Amino acid sequence: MAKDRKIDVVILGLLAHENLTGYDIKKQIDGAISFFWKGSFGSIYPALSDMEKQGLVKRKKADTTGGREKIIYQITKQGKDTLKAWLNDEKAANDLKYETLLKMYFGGTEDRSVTIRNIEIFEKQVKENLKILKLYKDNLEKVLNQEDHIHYYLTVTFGIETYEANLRWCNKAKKILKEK
Amino acid sequence: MAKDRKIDVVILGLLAHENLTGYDIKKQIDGAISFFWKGSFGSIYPALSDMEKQGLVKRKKADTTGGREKIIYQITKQGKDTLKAWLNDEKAANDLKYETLLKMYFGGTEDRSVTIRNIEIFEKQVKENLKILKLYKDNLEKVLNQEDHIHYYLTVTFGIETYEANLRWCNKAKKILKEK
DNA sequence: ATCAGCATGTAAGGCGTTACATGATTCA
DNA sequence: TGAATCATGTAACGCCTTACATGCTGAT
Repeated sequence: MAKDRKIDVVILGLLAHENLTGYDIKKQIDGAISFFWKGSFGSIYPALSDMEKQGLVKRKKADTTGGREKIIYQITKQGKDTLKAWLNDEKAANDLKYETLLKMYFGGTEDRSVTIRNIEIFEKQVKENLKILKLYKDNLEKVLNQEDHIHYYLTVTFGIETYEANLRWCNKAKKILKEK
Repeated sequence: MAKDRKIDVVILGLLAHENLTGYDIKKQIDGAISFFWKGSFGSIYPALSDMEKQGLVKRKKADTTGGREKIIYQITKQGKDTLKAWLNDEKAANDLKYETLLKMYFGGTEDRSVTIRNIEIFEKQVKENLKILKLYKDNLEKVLNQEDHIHYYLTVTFGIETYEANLRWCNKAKKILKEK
């Protein structure tokens, strides 16, 4: 696995659950995962190639019936070991990059209405995300009997609790800025 | 300003408050800002060079008294306009990249103790960050008379509320994983 | 004397995005 | 017929980090 390329473990994690094509992987990443990790075709396909060379994944079958090639990938024993090692590694980079907070921090040079407007834009984004996450949560609650689903559920509740805290902050911040 | 290089507005934002050297800028970024944005010397110095060519910042004085050169930068009128335009721009990329959540999501293949351990590692990180942010908060509360400080204060409270929500989630998640 | 901190900068290289190229299938 | 979706891949390019190079100052 490439030294710092985390897309590899995302792919491995997904393939540990089921066999997938590169296209499928992209769709999954664009689902619940997108709230805390992103990935584009331009990173997924090259990663799959590399990982195949390294023996972490293999082509299950090139399904060519009826047209465009379709490569279904499967995780190998070595791939499972790599995933296991990563899950057991204490290091975990948790990075927040919030341009809204940057605008908050540097907002003192502008009129307060500008900062309030930026909070409102953020609030709208958060509310939309929250709505989607709550749908995921509702669906997952029905299938908590599977071990995988409990883990998905916990991830989703993390997002919900965080976003709800963000909304509470939005209200407080707007109030402070409108006072005084 | 470079199309997608946000370090430029960070520098501009800091210089709008006071004149600084590249070294000072790095120190400031490593302070309260580091919770939601990062920056290294390898990005700061080249950015300062570019921005000087573009007329966004200028050298106030090359202070060479007593040894090593020391370049103090000052924001220009054009730099202030650029900062203003960015603050008034609706677009704001808010990205979360939490490896801990990735490990949570894909933890279903391992024993639950592994996931619990990962939550505990995360919890420790969050508690440390929270401690630092609370110190910032206490100091800022004494100087809320300045407009800039109100903005710093709001940024810091965002971090505190978010981290506190994270801690509550840690407890719930551990409980769920230890049950059943 | 030596080490930490101050101070600026470059070089190599990795990671990732966007845009492009290609083409089939399905549905309106 | 044309648009959307399925499906794989490459190319260009930008951003950023890490490591390195250099050298002064002040404290122990």
